[in-house]
Amino acid sequence: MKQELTQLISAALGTLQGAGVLPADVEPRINIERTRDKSHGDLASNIALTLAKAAGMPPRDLAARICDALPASDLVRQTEIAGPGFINFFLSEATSQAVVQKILAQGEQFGRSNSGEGKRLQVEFVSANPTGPLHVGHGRGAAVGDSLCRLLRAAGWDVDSEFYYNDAGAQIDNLALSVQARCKGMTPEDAAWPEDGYRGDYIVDVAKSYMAQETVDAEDQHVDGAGDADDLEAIRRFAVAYLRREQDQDLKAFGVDFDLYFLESSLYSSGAVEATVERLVSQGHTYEKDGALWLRTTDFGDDKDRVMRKSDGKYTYFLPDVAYHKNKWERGFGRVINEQGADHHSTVTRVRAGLQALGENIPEGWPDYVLHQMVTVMRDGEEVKISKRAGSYLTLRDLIDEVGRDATRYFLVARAPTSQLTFDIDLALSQSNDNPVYYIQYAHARTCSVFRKLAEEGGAWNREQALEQLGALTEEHEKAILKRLDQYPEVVANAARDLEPHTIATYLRELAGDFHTWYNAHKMLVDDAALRDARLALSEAVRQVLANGLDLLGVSAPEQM
RNA sequence: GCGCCCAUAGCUCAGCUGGAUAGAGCAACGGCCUUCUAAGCCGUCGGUCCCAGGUUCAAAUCCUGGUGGGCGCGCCA
Repeated sequence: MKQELTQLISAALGTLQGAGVLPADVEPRINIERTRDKSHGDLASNIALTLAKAAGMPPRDLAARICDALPASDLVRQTEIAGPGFINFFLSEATSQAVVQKILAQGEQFGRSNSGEGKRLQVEFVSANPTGPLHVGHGRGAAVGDSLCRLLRAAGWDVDSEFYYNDAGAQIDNLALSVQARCKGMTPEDAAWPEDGYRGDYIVDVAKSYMAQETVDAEDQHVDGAGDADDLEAIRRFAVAYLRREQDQDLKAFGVDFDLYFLESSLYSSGAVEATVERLVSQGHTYEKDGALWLRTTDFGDDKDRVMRKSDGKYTYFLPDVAYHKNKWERGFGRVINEQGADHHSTVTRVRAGLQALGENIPEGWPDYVLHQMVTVMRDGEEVKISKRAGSYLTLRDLIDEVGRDATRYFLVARAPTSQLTFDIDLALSQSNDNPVYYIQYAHARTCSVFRKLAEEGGAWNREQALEQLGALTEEHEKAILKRLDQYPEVVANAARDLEPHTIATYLRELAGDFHTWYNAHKMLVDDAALRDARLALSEAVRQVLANGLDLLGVSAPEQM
């Protein structure tokens, strides 16, 4: 629609340039936007405002000249010059109503596009250490990351989702020591308790399971508990598998899965870490100091250099990170999006710097990042501290059990990632029926219930026939819905372009509101067959778009509530 | 001290590449179920868009400088 109007305006401007009203050398950027107020028509352009200076005439006068020069079109019913010089376009009824036909014809495909052109793209998200259960912050990452995947697929990208498992390194050593301490009956109060050990109760569960020689079946790991408190290596393998299994179960309950779980340990066993070190050394960006091996990341915009290999010979997390992203690049992902908590934002510069230091022509801004701000959890009016090493712990699983999967996902994805989020458990619980997700789902269920009612009454509805009757949709509420529906593909495209899934949530809230208003004001199953058919067609179109949008958020669209 | 993010109604937050009287939910108050699900609808109340400059025909939106908050600045991840 915008395209067609752009062409009309472009033609008009051409005419005016030919007539000498506009200088021939201006290259106008035609901007068309949807109006907020229906008295301003359906679409509006500010073109006269932007060109007034070049034309040397007042904006409203120029707007009039443009309107006069617009080619005739049956898309537009009326144009108006308003305010300081906007040109408002009122679309013809048939043009507005055509969206219903389009939605019913395209079904689940409505709103999808091919701007990604089938190119490969990877989204990495959650990537929690297997050192404890997933908490609310991981939940936000999971909700946003999974929605990004769905959104980018809808925009025509060939998306792979990936979870990076840090199953190597110091944190895992710490985990193994903590579990071992529990196996030996120690508590965090004991003097011999490992420094910075994980104190959470779940460590006790792991230890008990290990000592009882239970078997853990995780994604691709099958580990038997050895029951030997002195075998640290066996404890390590068992604990990692155990916690991985827990996380997998939580994510499954959350409706999130991954195409690939990438193990950090595999970078060591495959030799990728060593190869990366050698490459960096040979590129001349490294030096030794204080017994450690450093990478001169300051050459690539970092504010200080980084240690790659510690004086004890072990690598920091930084090096596997570089090796991992090198691996991603080699797998052919021209575009990679890392969804992470903002507390890790310092890795952005570092990883990119490391990749530049490889000298392998990886683009400077690669990979992309979406950083979500912190989630604060409130319970009984007080902040719940989330720390794996402390005792109190609110897991993602707790949240799913308490407020439900759909509500949790919606709540965590409905806000801009850049915005800090307060998750008030009492509110989520006590007012769960006021959660916006139910408002949207209820609208979907209502569209379905109308058709159920129709069937109960022995009525029938023929789609093709109904589409002939769209001219009957003349109520203001119906026009508002038509306009909203028409907006959907653009909302999806913009959300994918800007990596902002929350805008889908906002849109769905508005569409659901339009529908509820209409539903309350007018009966659909009226005696007038033409009107009834038309309203049912509109209702079905709303249902389809709600379902499509909810799917992008990973939230279910129930037919009944 | 340096870097990243944020500041909009009492609370939680939207506000698309700058656009025409700044929006929603919750909270408060008043209405609407013999009619397709009242998890709904309609109405009222409620805002110096943190402050000060600047750019522009036009700034909540862009720029600069402040103020306030979150996060980060490890041979942790």
